Amino acid sequence: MPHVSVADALKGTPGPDAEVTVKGWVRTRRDSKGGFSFVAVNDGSSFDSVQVVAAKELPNYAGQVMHLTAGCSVVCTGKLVRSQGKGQAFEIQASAVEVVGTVDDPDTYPISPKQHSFEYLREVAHLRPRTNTFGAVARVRHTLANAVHRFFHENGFLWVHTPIITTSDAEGAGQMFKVSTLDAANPPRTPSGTVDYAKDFFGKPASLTVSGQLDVETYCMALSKVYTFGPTFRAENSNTPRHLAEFWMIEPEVAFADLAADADLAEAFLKSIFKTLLNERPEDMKFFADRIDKGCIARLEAFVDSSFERVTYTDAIAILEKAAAGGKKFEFPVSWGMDLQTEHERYLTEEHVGRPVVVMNYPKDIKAFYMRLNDDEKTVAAMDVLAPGIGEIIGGSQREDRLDVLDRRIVEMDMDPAAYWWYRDLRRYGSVPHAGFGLGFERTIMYATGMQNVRDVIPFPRTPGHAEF
RNA sequence: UCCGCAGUAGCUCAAUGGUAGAGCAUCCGGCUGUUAACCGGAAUGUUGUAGGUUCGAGUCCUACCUGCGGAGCCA
Repeated sequence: MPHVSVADALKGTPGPDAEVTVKGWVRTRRDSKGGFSFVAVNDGSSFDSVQVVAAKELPNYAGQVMHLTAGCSVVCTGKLVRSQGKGQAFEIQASAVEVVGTVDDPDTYPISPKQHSFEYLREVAHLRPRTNTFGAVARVRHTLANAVHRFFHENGFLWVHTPIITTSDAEGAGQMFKVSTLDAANPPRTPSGTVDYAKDFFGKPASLTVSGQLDVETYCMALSKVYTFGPTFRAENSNTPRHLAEFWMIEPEVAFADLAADADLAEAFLKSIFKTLLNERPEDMKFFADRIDKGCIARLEAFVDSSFERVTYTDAIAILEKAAAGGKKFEFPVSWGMDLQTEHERYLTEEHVGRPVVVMNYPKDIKAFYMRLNDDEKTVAAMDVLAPGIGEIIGGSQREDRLDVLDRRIVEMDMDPAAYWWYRDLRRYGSVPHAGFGLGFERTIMYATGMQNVRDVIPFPRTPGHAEF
């Protein structure tokens, strides 16, 4: 019998009255003393489960089918027919229900068919993909990841696998996790008593990457349009619904591009992946709209349809100052030179513009060393994309391509030029203007689904004190 | 890391300082082409941990642990 996915069975793809086999896990069982049971079987291929009608004539009906509980794994074979009941177009009239795996102790099976709190489900993260919400999150996460690759592929970008382990100095992006094979209790020492990293695996201190940007710039300076999409690590003691110690980041980099082109790319990119999501996961998105965040579909549709406003940082400050003068209350006072707080970002995108806005040309003192210094010598060619409902969703910049200016900035920021010798080489050998941006993948999923906690949009969240599973 | 709130049955939650309960899940029975079905019954507890106050503590106090929210850091 051909094995079909639950998704295909529900759509009736194999055709009416086809003999099919579905394989999956029981969600619920409802009995009829008319002599049959309804078994909802889900295999993750779709949000909905398929209804398997199992009659008492089955040899294992009383012995096994009647004892099926949530979580049991089954292989069900039978005829795919139009359903007599409401709620599904097709169902399976079973000729055989093979119980592959039973549930050890149904009394304590952690995933009962009733609603659970997300906090509780994090404690059983190995079983939570069996719930409606986490199945939907997994499918949306996959679809968005796939849409990211498709967008870049179709636009001539190459996916570059930048290293996870790095010996580069931190570029100011945060605390790094150390990677070492030294005996922590008794490390080799130099004569002066410090740990002798020359004897470590890599011969020098190594860490997990906080960003692939510097590495991907090297490939950009040869292959023109490139991107990274992989895990990144921050050893910050952040305990918020928006931070993870291990998260996935998307970082494109384009040669012969300036800040305006970078903003255009960010706009086209976000619209593309959200459009793909709306097109390809309507059932899951309907679930999020029904149960998680009522406005999530309308928000994405508006996002896809609206053009992004562009405004300079200096103009943004003027707008905020005017708003404050007009009676708008901000917790943090507005002045040129400060970094925009969440409340400011939200005012700009939600109240002032009412759609996504790109803020460009920030003061150099609040941005990273590699961002291109503008002619005014006060600002750098940096941009943030702000979106209604979330604030900053993308941060990017045109990179400093002039060696002398880059060196000046490195020294200004009290960093060691020698440590960036290969990054500087890019400016010595055929340097070109180039630009890129970074996007936190989990935050993108949160924005799309309305899920409120970043720990619930990644399969196994890593946060301070937590690396279970 | 700082501030605040919370921790009671497998899950979600009740319980004036005075006998620890309900719904769901589970098990048994009934009923029905059922739809997170419905009806009846049963079983289910070191009230986060350790101290303290009290005749008596789930309830009040202290410390710790854990979770959540906010802030900072940021993606």
